[in-house]
Amino acid sequence: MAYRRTPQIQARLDAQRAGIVQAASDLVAESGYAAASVSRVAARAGIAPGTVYNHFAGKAELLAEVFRVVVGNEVDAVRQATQRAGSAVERVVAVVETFAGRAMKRPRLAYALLAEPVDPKVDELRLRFRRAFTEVVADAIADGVRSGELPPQNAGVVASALVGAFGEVLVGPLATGQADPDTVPTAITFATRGIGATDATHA
Amino acid sequence: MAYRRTPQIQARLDAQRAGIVQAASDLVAESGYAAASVSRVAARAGIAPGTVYNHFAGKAELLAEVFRVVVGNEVDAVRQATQRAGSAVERVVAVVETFAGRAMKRPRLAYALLAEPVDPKVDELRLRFRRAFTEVVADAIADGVRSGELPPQNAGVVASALVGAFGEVLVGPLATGQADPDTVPTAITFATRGIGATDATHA
DNA sequence: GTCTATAGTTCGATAGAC
DNA sequence: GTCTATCGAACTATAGAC
Repeated sequence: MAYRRTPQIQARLDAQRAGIVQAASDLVAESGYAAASVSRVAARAGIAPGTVYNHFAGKAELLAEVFRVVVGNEVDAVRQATQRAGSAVERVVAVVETFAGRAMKRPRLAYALLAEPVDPKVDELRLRFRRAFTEVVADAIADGVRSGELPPQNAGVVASALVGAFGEVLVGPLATGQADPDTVPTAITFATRGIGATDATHA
Repeated sequence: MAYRRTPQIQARLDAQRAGIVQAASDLVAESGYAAASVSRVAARAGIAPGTVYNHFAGKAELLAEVFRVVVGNEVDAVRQATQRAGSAVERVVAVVETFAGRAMKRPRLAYALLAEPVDPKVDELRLRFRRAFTEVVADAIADGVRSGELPPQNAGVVASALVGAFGEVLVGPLATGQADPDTVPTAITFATRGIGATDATHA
């Protein structure tokens, strides 16, 4: 063996891999999955196209990794937002505001992650991460029911309804880039009413 | 010209094409898109695999056509259900019950159409047909607001929220085949409350 | 990482329609 | 007699197993 993978080499490879994912994320954030060709990703990462395949079995694997990393951060952000909030209603509102607020800051990226037709592997991840979001919301609903703040209801079903609603509400504005200014307030009112909160008005 | 496409031939070709779509639909309804290989579709339609390519440019085109035909029927069914109903609330309830009821009768098919990871071309159609469902619901909401039955709200945004909610609520049960018996009632209560109907109780 | 199996697609030959 | 639709085996690529 003339070559051993020393810690230094390993660190460089890890950094290279992270650079590839970052370059691909940036391209997706700018122009969607369609713009994230292997050659463009490689060019932005400062490497040769073939080097991408040292880290990923193919383009689909790379895009799946981008999805995992970016959406994983979104799930964390939403989870943390619910932990800062108090009542169940506040927690659900925090989910919408956090989710929508972050999406609107990088609309092209959000559209790509939420809806852009890409690859069955990414579809698979969409399903999985939707379940992760749903669990966060379901916890809030279940707590609210336990405390008596919300009427009795099937927390899992209602949580999936809310997650589906939030996602679908954002797809339109994100696709066109034209966000009706009362999209988020409407979603909040809808969600608040839907879970049976006693006061559904918003100044 | 020694050969012209006569009406008889054309009719036979049309029937053959329809037979291919039907065979593919049946396979998807039984075991999902994964079971709809070109050779199996051809076998069920009683033709050779190559003949499929006289009608469709490729497998993706065939699956897209299956989606168009089947989901087109679903949109029609939901639209007709809303036309039979009276008030806005009844129309929204009719959407859930029709949509969910038909889905539960052919759960494997419904899952395939709603969520099964397949091909970007089908993803594209999912987005398009979701907009069609949303328009039906938005009409009901807008009418309800106009008549004073519902509080003022952005009908388009609320309709997309409802469509997203209904779809997401069904994905779980359809994927597992285990439908929690109060899934649909929960969805109805959620939807009724969400649109601000005054009476959200259900016996 | 290699190998095998399977699935999508192509294409020359054949049969049948005009 | 010419043209077209169909067949089905061969090719190619991809994916899963070891």
